[in-house]
Amino acid sequence: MPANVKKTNPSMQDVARFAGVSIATVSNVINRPEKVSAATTEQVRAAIAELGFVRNDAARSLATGTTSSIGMVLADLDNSLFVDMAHGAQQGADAVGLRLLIGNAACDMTRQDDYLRLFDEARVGGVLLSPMEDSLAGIERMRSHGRPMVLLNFEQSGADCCTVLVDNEEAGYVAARHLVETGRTRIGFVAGRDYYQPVHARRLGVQRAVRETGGVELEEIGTDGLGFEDGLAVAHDLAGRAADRRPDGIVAVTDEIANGIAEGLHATSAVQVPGDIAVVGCEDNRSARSGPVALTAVQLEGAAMGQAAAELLLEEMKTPAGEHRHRTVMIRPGLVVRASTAVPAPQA
Amino acid sequence: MPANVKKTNPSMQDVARFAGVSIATVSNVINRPEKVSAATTEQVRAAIAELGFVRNDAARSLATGTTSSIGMVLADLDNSLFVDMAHGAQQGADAVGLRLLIGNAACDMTRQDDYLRLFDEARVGGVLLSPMEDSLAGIERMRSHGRPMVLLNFEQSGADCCTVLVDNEEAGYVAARHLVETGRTRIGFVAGRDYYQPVHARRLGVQRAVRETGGVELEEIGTDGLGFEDGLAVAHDLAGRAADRRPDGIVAVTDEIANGIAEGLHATSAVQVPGDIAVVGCEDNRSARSGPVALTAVQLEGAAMGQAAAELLLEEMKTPAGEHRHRTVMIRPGLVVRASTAVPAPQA
DNA sequence: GCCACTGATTTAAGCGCTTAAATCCGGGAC
DNA sequence: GTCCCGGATTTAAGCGCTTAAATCAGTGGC
Repeated sequence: MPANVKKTNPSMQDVARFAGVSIATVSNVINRPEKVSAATTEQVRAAIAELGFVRNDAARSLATGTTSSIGMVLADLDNSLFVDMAHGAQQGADAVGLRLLIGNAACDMTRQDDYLRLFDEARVGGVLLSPMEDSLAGIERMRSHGRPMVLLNFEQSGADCCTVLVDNEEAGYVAARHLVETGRTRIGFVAGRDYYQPVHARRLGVQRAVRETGGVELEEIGTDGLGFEDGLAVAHDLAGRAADRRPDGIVAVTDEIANGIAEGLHATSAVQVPGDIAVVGCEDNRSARSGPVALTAVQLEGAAMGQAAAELLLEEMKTPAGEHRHRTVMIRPGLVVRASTAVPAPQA
Repeated sequence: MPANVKKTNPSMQDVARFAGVSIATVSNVINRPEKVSAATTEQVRAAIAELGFVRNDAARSLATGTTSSIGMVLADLDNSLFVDMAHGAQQGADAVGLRLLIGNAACDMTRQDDYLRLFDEARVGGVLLSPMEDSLAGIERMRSHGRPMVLLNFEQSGADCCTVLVDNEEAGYVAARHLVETGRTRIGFVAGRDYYQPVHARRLGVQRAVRETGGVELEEIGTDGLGFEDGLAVAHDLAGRAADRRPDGIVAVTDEIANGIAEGLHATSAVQVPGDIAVVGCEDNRSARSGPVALTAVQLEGAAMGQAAAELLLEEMKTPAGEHRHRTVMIRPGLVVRASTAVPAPQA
């Protein structure tokens, strides 16, 4: 219908005029229909449809001082963990009729900051942030403006916010425990440097699992980084050892490392996964490079984190300022068992 | 500094009072600093910092009738193609200083509609939409409100919008061509039903490639659906045939099917991939189930699509209403060669 | 000393919506 | 016939910002 295209966005005023009522009545039809007689409602509805009226949200939120949306700034949408968080948050928001707006920082600190500022200026009801390293400045800015905010997956020291974390100590524990329970007795923990927070926690968890169990040894195998290449290097080392001098089960601190190890061992074909060595990863990241063997991994439960975060945020949003007590929620990781830790078949 | 938390969001009025100037001067300091003397600017800046003032975007956009953001509604963030599109769009938006807000429909039509409505009410500058089947109603609503909009990856018949599509005919052609060039002579095209738009186009492309080449046969192998299971079924069929009665190269219309075929053949181990049969997928979807062999696949170039879409949108946004001519941009797919189409080694 | 002129600042009129308070109007109740 | 009442509708006062137009100094020219 290109013939009767509306030139300009009609306002409530236009609708009111068209329907022969006052602007307040139009507003009432939209917001409190029970206050308006049936006949009038009908007329106004017709006018709205006829004119193609769309309520101007800027004016609305200016007048009411509220918004119906919350913002979420994600560190990296390429990483499926964050996509899962978005899902969870969306679910949480949906439940109370809030709309979730997503900004993807794409690992760019400037962009993270831009989005925070945008949401701040847009006066969203609150913000969910999966911060990148050292986001304190941006966080404090939001806080000082009194905007509710929840941090996801990162413990920003000094930040005065509710936080949702995955229990990384538990993640390490679960991974190691799984190996022990499937009969492995020489556990290897492959870990990058400790100064990346979660690595440290996972190490602790693995140690605890080993300590709790009799007759199991633990070897810690260091790497330079946390990537696929580092896993390959470890595989190379392992393949060169005598059979009785290498672990029979490995907890890799990331999926990338785990895949690197599996790939490296697969290539030499001297050592079988899971026959000779079982491998567990620690992130269950869909986007992790897919290896030659389906990887058993600890699930970081992104959706659960997102949902918990949304709930914390809503809680803070509806608590009168000043009365809110920040909380930290720990999400317990799960375990997804796949081929890389299958119990060796008898005849193998 | 919990001691001097600001109770309420300070307004420009507050800043003006604090700095001892008029509200217009504050506005000028923010928007046209060149109009204000250095000394005044300094005072106002100080007041802004001291009070923690944040410009209220609702008021601003109400007063100016403009926004600095565009919206993007994605069918499914779990699918990496859409994530790529988001990246591309973001890049396009960044280039002109617009902010990109993302809504994830998560395959839910209602949610897609909610987001469209939200963006409409928020008066965003324009909307990018990767529509789900039959989104005509929502699209028309936006269009009739005069909101610029670009469709991605789906040709909605009857929609009066710019559109960015991947050239699916070309995708089929590229895939088949690759097989032929690596020496395969009996091509199989594994395809679900034709009524899913891209399937049809890809079929045409494969046919063209075969037609263009002498000495190559084409066999079309139908499936019920487009998933992993369907691929498994095809593998089963193939494995049961005599060696000279089966294709030596397969174009699967989706990655899922391709992975199913590879997995199924791998399991029987009677037929080798790529030794006996090379397999090409058609989406290069990172989230596709990872198979036993790294899959050669046609790249749908999500990022390029996103960027092209953003550019079309910006073009429409700055063209005076009525003068805009809609365009459709076809993105040419690329090819990512991996193990599943490696040329058989001589000794194998 | 008066004036036109320039640059800095202020005034004031909205932008489109919400909402408390005021107004209207048609029935009973008396 | 007069009052009062309650539901329906309208009036009017903002919400916080932008911006064109008006005001207000100083300056230098004469």
